[in-house]
Amino acid sequence: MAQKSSRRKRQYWLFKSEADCYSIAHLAQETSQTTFWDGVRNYQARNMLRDDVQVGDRVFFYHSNSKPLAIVGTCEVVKAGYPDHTAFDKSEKHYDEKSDPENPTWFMVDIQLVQQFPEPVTRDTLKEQADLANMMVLQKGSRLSIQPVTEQEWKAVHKLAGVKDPK
DNA sequence: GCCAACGTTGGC
DNA sequence: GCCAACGTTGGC
Repeated sequence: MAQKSSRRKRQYWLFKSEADCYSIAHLAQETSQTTFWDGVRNYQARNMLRDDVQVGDRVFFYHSNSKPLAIVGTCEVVKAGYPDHTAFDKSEKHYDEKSDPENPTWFMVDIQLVQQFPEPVTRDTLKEQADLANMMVLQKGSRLSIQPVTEQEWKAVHKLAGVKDPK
């Protein structure tokens, strides 16, 4: 029986972003190709950012509400949940007057670009895959901006993207 | 631009 | 604690 608690297995996520607002191209231009994922104002998503998303986890970057709807690449989580300071800044779009810096309501993580897919894996393509029928982002009315992804889904999407060895 | 789905708010 | 009204998300 191993004494040392085994390291938590890497988990997979999908983060949505409106491409007009912040696309993977924006991320690619950041210093160190790293950004903080701010502005999430939904409790379910907040809970995942605060409690579940860990350093080393992998993330699908999904473009929502823009064309083409697609998974456009992947990222690595480089900093786990910490308070989203934009909630305290009146000049910010996602300012929340009810959020208290002493007891923050909203959280964010930092992610770093791993790779942009050569071609986006479009929503239409995803929908054609029988083995992805249960993928959360494809469900009707799926509004969560932070979603868990299974390892099978992670691999299947890489295959569709023409990436042989997911990083 | 439309509208269904969903989360939040607030009156009771 | 219920639930109608409202605002937002996001695919189509």
